Amino acid sequence: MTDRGGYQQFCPLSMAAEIICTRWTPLILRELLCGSTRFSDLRKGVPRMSPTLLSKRLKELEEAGVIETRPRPDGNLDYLLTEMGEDLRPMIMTLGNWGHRWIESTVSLRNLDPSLLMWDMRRWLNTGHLPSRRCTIQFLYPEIPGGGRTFWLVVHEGEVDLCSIDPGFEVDLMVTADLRSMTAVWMGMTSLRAEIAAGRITVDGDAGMARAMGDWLGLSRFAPEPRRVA
Amino acid sequence: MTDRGGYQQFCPLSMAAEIICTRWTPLILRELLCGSTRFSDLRKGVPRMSPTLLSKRLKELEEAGVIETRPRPDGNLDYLLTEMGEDLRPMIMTLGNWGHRWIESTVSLRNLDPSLLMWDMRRWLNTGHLPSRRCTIQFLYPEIPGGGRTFWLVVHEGEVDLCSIDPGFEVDLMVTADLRSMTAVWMGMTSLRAEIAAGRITVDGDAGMARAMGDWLGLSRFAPEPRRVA
DNA sequence: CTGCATCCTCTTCGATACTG
DNA sequence: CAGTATCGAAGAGGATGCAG
Repeated sequence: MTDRGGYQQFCPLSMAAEIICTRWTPLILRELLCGSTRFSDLRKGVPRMSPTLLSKRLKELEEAGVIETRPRPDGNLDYLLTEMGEDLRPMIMTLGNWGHRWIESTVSLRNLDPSLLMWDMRRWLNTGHLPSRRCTIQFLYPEIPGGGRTFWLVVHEGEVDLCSIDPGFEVDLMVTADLRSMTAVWMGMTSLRAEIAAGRITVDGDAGMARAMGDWLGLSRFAPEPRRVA
Repeated sequence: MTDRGGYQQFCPLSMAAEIICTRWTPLILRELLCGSTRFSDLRKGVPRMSPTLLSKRLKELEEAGVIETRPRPDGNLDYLLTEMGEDLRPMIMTLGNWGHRWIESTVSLRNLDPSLLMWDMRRWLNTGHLPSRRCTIQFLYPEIPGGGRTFWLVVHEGEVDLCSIDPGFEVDLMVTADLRSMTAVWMGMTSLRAEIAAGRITVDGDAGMARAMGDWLGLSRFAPEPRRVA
């Protein structure tokens, strides 16, 4: 940050923007604030970012004091927010809530991505509203061609695993969904009930789990924000 | 934004970051939120940005619905925040306040710029604490070599003009300051009183105006935020 | 598998000059 | 004063390779 790259303004907004408002950085912060600490988990949240650039950004954030690294027992690194980094949560939420208020759903829903949706779903699943035994929920997006249309969420002792290849367990609940509808539900743009009624999402299997889907399916953290546009 | 440039995530944070977190954009928004509406005024707030890029960014913000343009009587354009754009104020303030809390003053104060400081000062001068007649305050930063070390703030009927060449009026008050000290005062990192006591800022001329300097000198909008670092 | 480094191509940015 | 055109330099993405 000698000359290029820096705005050369003493204003704190300028200094903050130099750290935070570079390409991909807000999304990396979102992942960290959502609890990801491993390089590979961070990558799942920003799948279109090259690992080289992710590595570079993490170093920059560490240099700025936003994160710190700690060796894990397995020999790899954990990337952890410092107090300075954790203090970015209100800013990230404010920006995301603004987006949710003002970005048209027709625009947001151009960027459908089942892996990303499932990864976020895994993160916020309310395991307390599922049976205490191990249970397996299969999601199928029939419109998606080839492999990659099927996902399994395996819940066991409060832990949730996302699989994109069949884990082999008996499936307790099978959700078949239009990807756009499932994403819209997740974003709070429509209701699960409405999409099921319209036949765009169907649920088969354990009746109790099916009935409680509105409870165990946590929505996006931005879904509660009231929208200002269609 | 077909493929490159976009994050391709439906998450509202991602959509918002595509619009807001591009190079220079937060600073342009700061200027707009502070009330600048003309191209030339916006440039004064981001003097190191090329006019080409400023023009491009303004078009992008208009396309996104954050600003709109309106023809002025003089034939040029006014750039005005829409409701969507005005709604970014909390986010920009949150980010700036974060910067003020966490960025070390030694880092911020590497980016001294007297023009920028004076431009911001002009913006927030409390004219109500100055005599109602026209008055002229001269600022001198002796350390700065060559021209560009002297500025005049001319206050007349509630309007403030910033001049970098002598407007020719009689000077009512003369402020001689170390640029770093004046900037630190402006940012709320130290007090005017302390810097005057230390001899790093001196004030000569109209005794009433000198005494009231703490009142008419509005500080940065971020100055009130309590700092977490030195 | 994790966490990069390297090489290459394409896009974006900055500096300067220029036009209505 | 309010922007636009041009061009070289830096940055970002993709593919590949590699050490632990």
